[in-house]
This record gives sequence, structure tokens and C-alpha cells, in this order.
Amino acid sequence: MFAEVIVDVAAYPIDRPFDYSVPEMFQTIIESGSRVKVPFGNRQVLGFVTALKSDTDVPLDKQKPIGELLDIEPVLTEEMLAMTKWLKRHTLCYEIDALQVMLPSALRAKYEKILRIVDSNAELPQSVQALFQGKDSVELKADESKELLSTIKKLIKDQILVLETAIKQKTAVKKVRMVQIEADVNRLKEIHENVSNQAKKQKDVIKWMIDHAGERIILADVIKNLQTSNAVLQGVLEKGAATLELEEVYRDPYADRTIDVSKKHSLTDEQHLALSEIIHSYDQHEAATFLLHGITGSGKTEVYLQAIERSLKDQKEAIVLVPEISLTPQMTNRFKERFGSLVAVLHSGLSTGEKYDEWRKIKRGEVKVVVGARSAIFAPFQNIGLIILDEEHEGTYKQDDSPRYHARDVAIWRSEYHHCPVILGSATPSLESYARAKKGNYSLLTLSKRPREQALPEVSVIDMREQLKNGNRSMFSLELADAIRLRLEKGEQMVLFLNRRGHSSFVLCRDCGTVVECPNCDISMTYHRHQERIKCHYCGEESQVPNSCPQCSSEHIRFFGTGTQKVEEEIARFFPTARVLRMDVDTTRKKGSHEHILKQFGDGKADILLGTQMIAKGLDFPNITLVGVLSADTTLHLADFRAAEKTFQLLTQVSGRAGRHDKKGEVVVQTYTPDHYAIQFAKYHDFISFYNQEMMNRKQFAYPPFTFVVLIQITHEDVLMTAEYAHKAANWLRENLSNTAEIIGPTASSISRVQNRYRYQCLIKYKKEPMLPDVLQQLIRIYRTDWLKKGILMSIDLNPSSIM
DNA sequence: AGCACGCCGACT
DNA sequence: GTCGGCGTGCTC
Repeated sequence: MFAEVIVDVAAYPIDRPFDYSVPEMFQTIIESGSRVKVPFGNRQVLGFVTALKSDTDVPLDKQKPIGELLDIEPVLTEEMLAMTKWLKRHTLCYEIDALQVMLPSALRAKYEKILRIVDSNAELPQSVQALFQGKDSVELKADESKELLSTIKKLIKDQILVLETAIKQKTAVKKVRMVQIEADVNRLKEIHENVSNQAKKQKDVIKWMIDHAGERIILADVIKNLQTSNAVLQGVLEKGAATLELEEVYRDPYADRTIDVSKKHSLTDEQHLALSEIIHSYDQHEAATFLLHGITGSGKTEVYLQAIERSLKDQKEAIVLVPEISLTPQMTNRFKERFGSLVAVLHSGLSTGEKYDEWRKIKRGEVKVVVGARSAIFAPFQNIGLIILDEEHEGTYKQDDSPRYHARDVAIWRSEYHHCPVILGSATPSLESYARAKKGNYSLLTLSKRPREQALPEVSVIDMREQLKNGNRSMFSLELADAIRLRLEKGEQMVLFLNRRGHSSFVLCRDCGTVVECPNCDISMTYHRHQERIKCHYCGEESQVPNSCPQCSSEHIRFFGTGTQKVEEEIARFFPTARVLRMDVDTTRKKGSHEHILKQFGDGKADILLGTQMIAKGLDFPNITLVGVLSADTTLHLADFRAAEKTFQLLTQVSGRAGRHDKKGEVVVQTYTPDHYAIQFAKYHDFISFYNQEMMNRKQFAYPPFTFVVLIQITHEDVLMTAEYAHKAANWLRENLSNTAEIIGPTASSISRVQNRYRYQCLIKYKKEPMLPDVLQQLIRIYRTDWLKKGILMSIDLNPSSIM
């Protein structure tokens, strides 16, 4: 018996199955989808069994046996193995990358180099003895000194030491120590009798145990509740009154929370219609995709909940994706309220162990609904009834490193596999999805009304050029300042939005015009006042704020551009009574801090919530009556064909935060380009007109959805090398693709250097290019066999979410 | 000769 | 990706 194994080595010639013989002892239990340890070259690596067979073409002298079978129950299902092949072809990634992305990181291997003494009689040099500290094996870390490493090398050659690779699972199943109390009361009484009266504490414990015979209690709880000590308990255990056992437990990220149960809401006519279409398709076991276009506050979530309820009735499972779940506890709570313990939650805020535990609950079928961010689309359910992508237009559904998959595509693939519907929900659908819905590839469902008929908020667009002309140089227009003041007087809450964190976006010398740039990246450093430092938002480089210009030594350096920190100060200056909460990457780094800030705001502990994009989504507080967008222009002028779409989406999303309940909402949008159609259509909440206008632009410039786009990026430490190989790539594409494919570039990327690597890119635009996968595959081969050695890095992104 | 360093090929 | 093997070229 032989197993085809994909080994955990991401390299070009390795990206195929290797055949291993299956030792007798594993033959009855091994299955495809299991993880194995295999010898590979002169080391041990982790691998995934992708197939089993009785014969192999591998010559006898090359056949090696599987070393260890790591899973009795395979971690990958047949579906996942099929999905892997598809992902590999559609994102051009290594098969091992596609396999690993389906699993929680706890199941990935951690490799350790173990140095062991084989010849214990040999005399070891002082430095090596210090390393071993009397033990016969130690972990060899890569950061040891060069001299030590070369001495070790010599000792290995002389067969005094050996180097071994150990494979460790990153995180284990959590076990808790349980006290299993003897079930036989008479036996306990007997033990109680025999304990000497000197051991009073032990006697007390045993006496208590007589009343709890046969019970199984967490050790830590026993000690705590009986006010006793571990030493006393050990004594009791020795006498046989109880035994110690390990029990598997789940880490529970929601342990300290009580969640109320909620009933279903009654539906509006529109909601009802949408739901019945979805359920109809569900009953037919159709792999249909629905685009649920519902204005903000129109009750999309209630439609999701009731559709899931339907699938739960049949014991089927549901996957719900949300953009980045830790940002919207309000959303997860709604699912927990409705479905209780049937819900698993997966998001980046969980620890490796917590994610692993949620994953196991899903795999074992202990939960039926998973609510999670992008990677939750790979949830190991076996009988899916429904898949939902909320805010389907969000860029976070596209992974921006290998495998560069889009969760929407995976969702549709899985829906075909399980013959179940997919719901894509959004107030501002992506142009791609809306175009597909109009063409009939997706079914369009519309929610145009809010359930309690609340009006959409009034949006006023303020021309900041006029403000400047009239002598208002502050960041608040008169209109916005008035609106804020009014809310403060009335005790209502507001959200202020600015898409830029930090204090000032650049530091400029007023004598020579020098802008302080990151030493590693071609981008200006952002000033952070709290730590009094400047930071690069791309590579994380930090340094002291210079006292003088690094170029001309002038002391006339000033801070320009506005970030959230500066707004916070300005609010304090203009509205001294206002209580402000700032929410951006800098204030939410700690685990649970999102929730903490939102809870404070929800409890009315602040008047103003000030933040970056992360406050645009999902917030639902009844007392918010004003949303202020301090500068609508930041996303508008990006060098990306989706800039207008992103701006429209963002404005619509933030506007939707105001007046969701009984109180009427107002939105003030400040901009230097008030006439731009993205801003104008957002003012009137008019998605359809925006769509039509934007589609005309896309058509004119041949961008998606009229074409498909592939982004190829080349990076190298040397500019000339980068440009040279970018040209090679572009030329090669021009020679090999049909002349209906347009190849743009190569051009320097808009941030031309990041982390000391120069970046060039080219863009392929095509309508129909049947040879494209092959041509790209060949380009990858040239790259991996030749260019990679010269230090060139190339990435290919099919349907990129941004071309910057 | 002894070794550091870089390049190449193999890995079932 | 990571190892060993091998050639080159430097140093004692």
C-alpha cells in the first residue's frame, strides 16, 4: 500500500505528490486527509495524505515508509481535498499552501532542531558544554554565534553529536485536571475511618467527598471551594478516595458573557419575499447565488437568521462570513442570541488554541452555525445548507498573500458542492456582483425600506474650499461645528470619521521642503504625538521626532496633514466639554479593546466616537444622530480603479450609522471635491445611479466588470534589477498572450519601495484568454527556476482587490 | 591543507 | 525550503 503525500515544503519542484509506502501497522487506519510525518531528504517533515493506492512507479531504492500517522480521524475531508486542487489552479499557489489555509494554525507543524549527544565518552569543548548544561539533548536555535555553529558542525561530522528535526504541533488540546471521587460510599467511609486524627484537613476533605461520591470535579475548583491545599488533596488521592484524571476541554472565549435569548422579528413584505425566494431555492437543493441588496438598516441580518433557522430544522449547517468579526460584537451577539450554543465564532482576535477549539467543535458537528471572518469559509462542515457573506463588497474577503483567494469564490464553489444557496448581502454591492445579478448569474433580491420606515439620514455635503475662502482654517466646517454643538447640548451621540490614523501624516521642513521619509520605504513618516515618535505605517519603522531637518539642519520643521490623534486634540480645543473615544489601530491593539471601546460608547460614557474605517461597519447604537466625515477625499484620489467605488461604499456605510432607531439622523460630509459623482450619489443614497455612472467609466477604461485583471508585482533590493525583470515579465506576456489582452506597464508601484525592496508592476486586462492559466504557469516556472535565485520576488494576483 | 562561501541538484 | 556535495579562492 502506498500513500500520495504533499509535504510541507513550499518550493517549485516539490509542489507535487510524493509516494510513500504505508507500514503494516497503519494500513487499516490510514485515510486520505490525514497528516503524517515522513522522511524527506535527510530530515523529517509534516505531510498530508491526498490519496492511497496499491502501486507506485517509484523505484524500490527510493521508496521510503511513512514515519508516523498523526491523525486517526483525517483532518481534511474529501471536499477539502477537492477544494485544494481547485484553489491551486485558480490562485496559482503551492498545493501545500492551499492545504494549510483550510486548517487552523494549531494543526500546522512547528519544526525544532534538536542537537543530541551520541558519543557520551567524547570530550566536548567548553562552549558546547555550556549549551547542553548537562542534558543529552537541546534545541538548537538559529541565533547561536557563528563560532559555536561551526564547532557543532565539526562535532556532527565526527559523529559525536547528531542533529534531528522534531515536529511539534503548535497548540495542543487543552486538558484540565479533574478529581474523580470514588463512587462507593462505604469504601469512602472506610477510608475516612482509617485516616489518622492528626490529618484533620484530609479527614474533612474525605468527609465532604462522602456527600459527593462518584462526582467528577475540576481540581482547581475543589481546592478553591474547600479552602484546602494541593498537599492535602494529594494525601487524599494517595489513600484512594479519589483519582486524578485529565479531561479534554474547550477554551471558551465567551465564558464571561451572558447572552440573552432573542425571538425572531416579524418580517416586512420585502424581507418576506427575499426569504421565501431563498428558501425555495434551498428546498430545491440548488446551488444558486443571491445578491441581497438592502439599504443600511433594512434588516438583512433578520433574513439571514430566518434562512439559517430553516436549514437548522433539517440539521444542516450554515456559514456566515462578516468582514472582520472582532469589530462587530453586535453582529456575533445577534447570532448567539438566536442560536445559542449552536454557534461557533472564528476571528483573528482569538488565540491559536481558541481557534483550534472552535474548529474542532465544527468538525465534530457540535455546532451548526459558524460566524467568522474570511478563513471561516473553510469551516469543516460536512452538510452545509446555507452560506452567507455579509457586506460582500468588502475588500477583506480577498486574502492578500498566498493563496490569494476570494471568500466569495470559495463560497460559490462550496455551494455547488453541497447544492445549497449562497447569499451575498450588501447595501453597496460590488460592481462585479451587481453586474452579475443584472445579467442573471445571481438572483437579485432588494430591500429598499427600513422595517420601521425610519427615513434615511439627511446628508449635507460641505465644500471645504468655501470654508477656507471664508477664513475658516480649522478642520471643522461651521456646519459640522454647529451640528456637534447641538448634539452636545441635547446629549445625543455622534460618530466622527477620518480615514487616517496618527497625528500628522507628514513632517516637512519649511526651509528646504524635505519630507521625512521612512528609511526602508518610499513613504512619508507619520507623526504620533502620544509617544512623541514618527512611524512608518507600511513597515512599522519608528524613530524619534527630529529636532532639525535631516537635510539642511534647519529647525523650521512642521507637522502637516491630519490624523485621528490631531482631531482628538482639536475636539478638546473647540468643544472642551465633549467626551471623546478614539478608535483606530493604535487604540485597539490589545485583545478585547474593540469591544471595550464600543461598550463604553454604548453605555453613554462618551459623546463622540472618533475613528478610522473600523467604525464604518456594523455599529448600531440608538442614540447616534450625527455622523461627520471629516474628509471624504482621502480614498477618492487613490491610484486605483476602485477608488470611486470604495469612497461611495464608505460614505454610504458610515452614513448608515446615524438615525437607525427612533431619532432622526444627520450626516455631514466635508470634502474638497463636492461635485464628484461618488459623493453626490452617496448624498442621495442612490446606489443605482452610482452603479450606472461607474459602469460607464469602467467600460470606457476597460476595467472590471467589463474585463478581468491580473496584477503582477516584481520586487528586488536593486531598482535596476527590479525594472529589468519587470520588463522581462511584461515582454514575455506580450509575446505569449493574444493581442486582445492588454498589458499595461511595467510601471513603478505607487509606493515604489517597501521594506527596502523596490516594486514594479504590470497589469493584464483581458476579456477572454483561454491560454492565460498556462501562460502564467509557465511564467511562474521561469521565475521559480531562474529569477528567484537572483533575489527577484514575483507575485501574481488574479482579480486583485486593489491595484496599488 | 583547511576552511568559508556560493552554486547546484535532490528530495518518494 | 533545506540539506549535502562540490568547486573556487583565500589564508596559514
